[in-house]
Amino acid sequence: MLGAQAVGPADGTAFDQAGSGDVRELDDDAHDSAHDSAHDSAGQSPPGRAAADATRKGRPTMADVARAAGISTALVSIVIRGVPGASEETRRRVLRIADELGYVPDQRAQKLRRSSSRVLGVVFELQQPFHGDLVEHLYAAAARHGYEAVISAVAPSRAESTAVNALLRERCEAAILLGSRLSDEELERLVRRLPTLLVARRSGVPGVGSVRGDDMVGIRLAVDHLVGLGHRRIAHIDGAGAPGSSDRRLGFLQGMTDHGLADCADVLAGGLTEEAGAEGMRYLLDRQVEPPTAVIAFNDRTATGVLDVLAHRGRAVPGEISVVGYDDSRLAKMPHVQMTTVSQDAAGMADAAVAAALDLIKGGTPRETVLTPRLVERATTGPAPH
Amino acid sequence: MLGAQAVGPADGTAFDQAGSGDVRELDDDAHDSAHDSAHDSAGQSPPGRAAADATRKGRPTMADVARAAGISTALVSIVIRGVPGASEETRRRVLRIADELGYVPDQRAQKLRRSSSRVLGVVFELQQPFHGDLVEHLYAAAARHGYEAVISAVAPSRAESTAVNALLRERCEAAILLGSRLSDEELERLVRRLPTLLVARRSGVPGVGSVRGDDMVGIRLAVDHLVGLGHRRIAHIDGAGAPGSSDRRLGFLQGMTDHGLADCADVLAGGLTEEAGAEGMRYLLDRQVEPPTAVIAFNDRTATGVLDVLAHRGRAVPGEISVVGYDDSRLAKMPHVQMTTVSQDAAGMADAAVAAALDLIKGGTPRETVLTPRLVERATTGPAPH
DNA sequence: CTTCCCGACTAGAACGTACTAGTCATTGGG
DNA sequence: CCCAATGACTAGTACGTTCTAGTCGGGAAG
Repeated sequence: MLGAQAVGPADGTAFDQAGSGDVRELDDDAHDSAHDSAHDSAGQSPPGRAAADATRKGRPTMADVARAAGISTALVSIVIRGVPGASEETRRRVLRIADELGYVPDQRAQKLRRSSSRVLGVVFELQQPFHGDLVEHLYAAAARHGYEAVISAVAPSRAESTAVNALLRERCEAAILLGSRLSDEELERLVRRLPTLLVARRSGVPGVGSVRGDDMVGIRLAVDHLVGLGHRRIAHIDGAGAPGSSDRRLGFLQGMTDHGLADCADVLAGGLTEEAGAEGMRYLLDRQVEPPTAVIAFNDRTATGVLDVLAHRGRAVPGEISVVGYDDSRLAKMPHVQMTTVSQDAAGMADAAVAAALDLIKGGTPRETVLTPRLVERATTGPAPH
Repeated sequence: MLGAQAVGPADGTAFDQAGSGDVRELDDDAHDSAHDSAHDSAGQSPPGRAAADATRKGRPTMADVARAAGISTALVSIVIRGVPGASEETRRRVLRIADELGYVPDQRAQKLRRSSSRVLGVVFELQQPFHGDLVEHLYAAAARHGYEAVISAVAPSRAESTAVNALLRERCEAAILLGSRLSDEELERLVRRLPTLLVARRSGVPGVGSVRGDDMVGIRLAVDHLVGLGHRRIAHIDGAGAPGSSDRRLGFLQGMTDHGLADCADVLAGGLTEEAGAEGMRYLLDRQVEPPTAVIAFNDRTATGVLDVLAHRGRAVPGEISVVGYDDSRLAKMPHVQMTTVSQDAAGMADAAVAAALDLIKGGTPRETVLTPRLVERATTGPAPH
């Protein structure tokens, strides 16, 4: 499905000797064997020392390779990049020498020189499984377009603005923010410096693009599914102030209303964590005269908390209560969980995000791409009881 | 506990105008006030256009600032870096102009120029909560030493060698690998190019440092704890081939033997995922004549799978079965889980890792730092039944 | 024998910053 | 009244690449 990037022409375990890893595919065999023999013959110092030596004062540069090969740096550059302009013989020789010397192209200099850095910045949240899925696909999607993804994490002790600043200094060509919580003013400041793309969040700021699932539709899929199973009393544990939560809340209420179930709809303040879901579910079980027969959680993490509480209370899922998550992240797919959830299609979203970002870089007008989510029926939903 | 980096001298919401954010601390007040006023007065074009303009052909450079201020780039450099050598008046003026122009120092050029890039590379696994914890603390620890952490993720579709290559090209000064699965040969190749530090894994390769918890001791803490609570039949669901798993397996068996319970010890092949734990627990419940009264899982994720199965089967925890995890990651701390676990102290480990990496960079001899883990008693362990 | 082209190669100028070694006033001590 | 010291500033080089505009030889076409 994604191929092409992870296992390169080499054997997949070797580290780059030279080149960007995706350009050359010429002569890795000769190259590798040359390396091994060189390895033995070059060793006049024990491995411990060798390591220290290589690291001591700067790593070998193109000039070192050129000198060793008795040619110009320009020619070395040609060989390393794998572009035409060098004879087959020279090419082989340079590659061998580069390997012997342990030369690795300096990305800082490459990026500085190349007009475009070919780098996309990605800001994500460290502990959100769905973000993990997205990041993984973003790496692949970027690589497919010849771009590199550099990631910068947000965590309780690392503010989003800190993460963004790191990317800004990195001189990436665009920023892709996953589920960003930046204010409109902050986004305005940012987009003035860098093409900016929001993922899984609606953009209120002109100039800022957005790729997101249709949250209203997504929640309605869940509502329709549950109503179709005979459920009437359905609760929604929402995402508090998180991006997308108001859409989902609205979609839920509208969906219920359209089914004539406005009175049976219940919305609880939740959050993005397991604990928020657990708290919400506990409240529903303990404080309500008649608990709902189905719960739609803001996301899979929240739903996991809901499921935990139900399991501990001995409530059968889906026998007594059905549960629907959102995102179709790793959590929902786990074999012992099998959560019914609304899929945001991480791979498709990543593709769309990279495409949109590249369009922004090329000067395209910022657009809002809305993907249609899809319901994934698994084992946590079933017919309403009695 | 970590301070100093997340909430900087600025208001925490603004993006960097200039400076590396951690070197200067001289005149941030003047800087900021100048900044605000500049912000209002500079707007002669609408935000939409401004964005396009700023991005069109390269961002402003030091030379642009220098030209606008009628001074040399060298002086601008002095001001931006906050080093002595410019008058207070010039300093203020340059800072204001830099802000107006939206100047952000180019990290590529900075790193290229500075002999040391002041960057630590970190390779982590996207979907491991404990890695998430470590990364968060590594950011902070690196910042405390004036270093920047750049992270590169490993995922099912992104091999560890790919992640490492990305860092190699980034020219970081050292690589910190979390729970690496690289083979000894691969590590040997790597350490020849870059000081390398393993976290949460024993290093078998000379030249490669390591910071890890004492896994034998950690598991014995768990065993002692459970035996002290009267448990005799204890199972260990291990980490299959994961780093540390053989130590933990050994520690478990040795601990049980020392308590004269060698016959009651049971080791199951597990893994690092919830599913591995669930499968192991299901096996213990279904296939064994007398299931154990306590389970020690390889890590918190594995333990989570165990707990899920127990909850679904209606087995009381810790009433019937006690469960111990490992890592004290986010999963163990969740209020509705309250898992008893062996803490690896992510913060301490991150500190030690950064310190060790910096030592390696300075040419120190690679060492193995072993931290003593600590048992965190929470709600998933209790006295053995009857 | 020219002329032209083509492949293999090179010189040298960027890229944006940091930093060394200055210059040029001004001050202050002798 | 000169010399050294100080503060504010600048020229110019280096960092390791990429890339433009070549040079140089030699074979094919005229």
